[in-house]
Amino acid sequence: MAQSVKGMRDLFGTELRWFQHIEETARRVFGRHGYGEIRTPILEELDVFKRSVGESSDIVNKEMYEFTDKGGRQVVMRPENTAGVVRAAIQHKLLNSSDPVLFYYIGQQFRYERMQTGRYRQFWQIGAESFGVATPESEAESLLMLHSFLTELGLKNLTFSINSVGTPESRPAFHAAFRAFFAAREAQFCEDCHRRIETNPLRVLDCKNEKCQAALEGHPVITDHLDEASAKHHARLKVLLTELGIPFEENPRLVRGLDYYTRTAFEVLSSDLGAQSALLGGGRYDLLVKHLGGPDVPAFGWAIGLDRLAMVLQQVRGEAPHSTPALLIPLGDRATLEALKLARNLWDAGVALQLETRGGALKKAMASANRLGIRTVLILGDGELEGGTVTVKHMATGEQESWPLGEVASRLASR
RNA sequence: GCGGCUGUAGUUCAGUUGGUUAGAGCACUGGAUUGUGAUUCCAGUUGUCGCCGGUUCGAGUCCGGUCAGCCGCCCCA
Repeated sequence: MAQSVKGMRDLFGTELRWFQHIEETARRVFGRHGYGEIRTPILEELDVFKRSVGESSDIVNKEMYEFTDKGGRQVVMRPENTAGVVRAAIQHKLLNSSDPVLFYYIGQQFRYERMQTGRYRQFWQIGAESFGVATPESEAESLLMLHSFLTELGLKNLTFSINSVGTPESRPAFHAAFRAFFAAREAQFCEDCHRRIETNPLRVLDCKNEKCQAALEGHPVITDHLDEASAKHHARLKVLLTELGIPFEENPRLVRGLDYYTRTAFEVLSSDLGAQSALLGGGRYDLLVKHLGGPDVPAFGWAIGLDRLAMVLQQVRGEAPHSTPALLIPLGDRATLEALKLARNLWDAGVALQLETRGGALKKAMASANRLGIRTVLILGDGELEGGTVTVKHMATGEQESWPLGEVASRLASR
C-alpha cells in the first residue's frame, strides 16, 4: 500500500477541525491588532537560513531538507518562517518607511528530525512579527495579542516566562563570567554541557539534566550583565506586564535556540501542559533584518507549533467546535426530484444541508445520519409533497414536527 | 545522529514452554409489519499475524534484516 513519506502527515476529520479553529481564531485576533497576513515560499535559498538561524545551529547543519534544483540552485524547504518573512520584507522594500510593519503567518515548515508524538518532519507554525519598533511597549502589544489568542482558544493559567539575552556588545561580559563559573565546577556538568560551553554557552542554562540544573545554583545572571539600555528596556517591560495584569515570571535560565535573538526572550507556559514544557517561544531580534541585507530595523516576534497546540486543545477540550449540516432524505421517485430542487433553494439561501442521494430505506438513512452526528433530519415523502411540508426530526430528542416548505430555510437558520 | 520498546481484522486487544481450520469486544453488513436512528434481540463478514529472509517436520510465537510507530537523548518550541 502506498504510504505517506515518513514524518509527513495528512490532516482531516476532527484533527483538521482543530487546525481550522485555531487558524480562524488567529486571523480574527491578529486582524484586530492590525497585523496582516504574509505568505512566503516553502523553498528558500540555503543562504537565507545560514545567515539567520545560524550556521552552527543543528537546524541548519543537520535538519534541513536541502537540495539542488534543476537550475543548479541550492535550495531548502524552510525549517522556520521568520527568516523568510524578513527576506520578503526586505526584497519588497516594505521596511523602508518609519511606519511599523506587522505580519502574521500560518504555514508548513520542514525539519528532518526524529519523530515523536506531536512532532513531525512537516509541521505547522503560526507566528507574528512586528518590524520597526524597538520599544518595550511594542513587545507588550504583541504579548497581549498572544494572550488573547491563547485565551480565546480556551487555554488557562497562562504564564509568560521572560528573560533578556542582551546584545552582542553586552554578551561577552556575561560569557566571561559564566565560563569562569562553569570552570570552577566543571566536573558537576554533563558531557553535553561541556560541549555547549564551547559552542553555545547560554544553552548550558536550559540543560534538562538535573545535576546540571543543581550545579547551576547561584550562576551569574544575564540580566546583571546587561548594558544600560537593555537593562532599562527589560525593567520597563516588566512594569508594563505588571500594569497589564499579564502573569509573568523572570527566568534567568531561559534562552533561545536561534542566533538572531537580542534582549527580550520569552516562552509561554500553561497549566494545561506538563509543568516544564513550553507551549511557544519568541523574542526580540533587532539585528536580523540588517544582517540579511535590509535596513537597520528592529523586530519582535514569536511562533507557535500548530500540531502540538491542536493536540493539547484536543486533550483539554475534546472535539473542536463545529456545526453539522442538516440532512434531507427523500422518499420515492417524485420526492427525490423535489428534494433536489428544495436542496438547491436551501443551498442558494446559504443553508448547510446534506442530501441523501443513495435512495435506500429510510431506516438506513437515519442510521447514517446518526453516525454522521447530524442533529436535524428533514424527511420529504409523498405525504409531505401533498401538504407542501417537510417532516423535521430532531435527532437528540427524537421529536418530530412539520414545517411548511417555504419556512424551511429560515427555520433551519434559526435552529 | 545515538540508545531502548512495539508491530495480530476498520479499531482496541487476546493468542499458553513453537503444534492442526488465528480469537474476543466495539465497529461494519443483513434481519426482527418495507416512513424513523442512537437502546434491545438474532444472524453474518472481516486478516498476506508490517514486509523479506533464516532456523525447524512445523513459525503469529525463535533469529537476522528492513519498514513503520512509540519512548528517552541530541535539537527545537
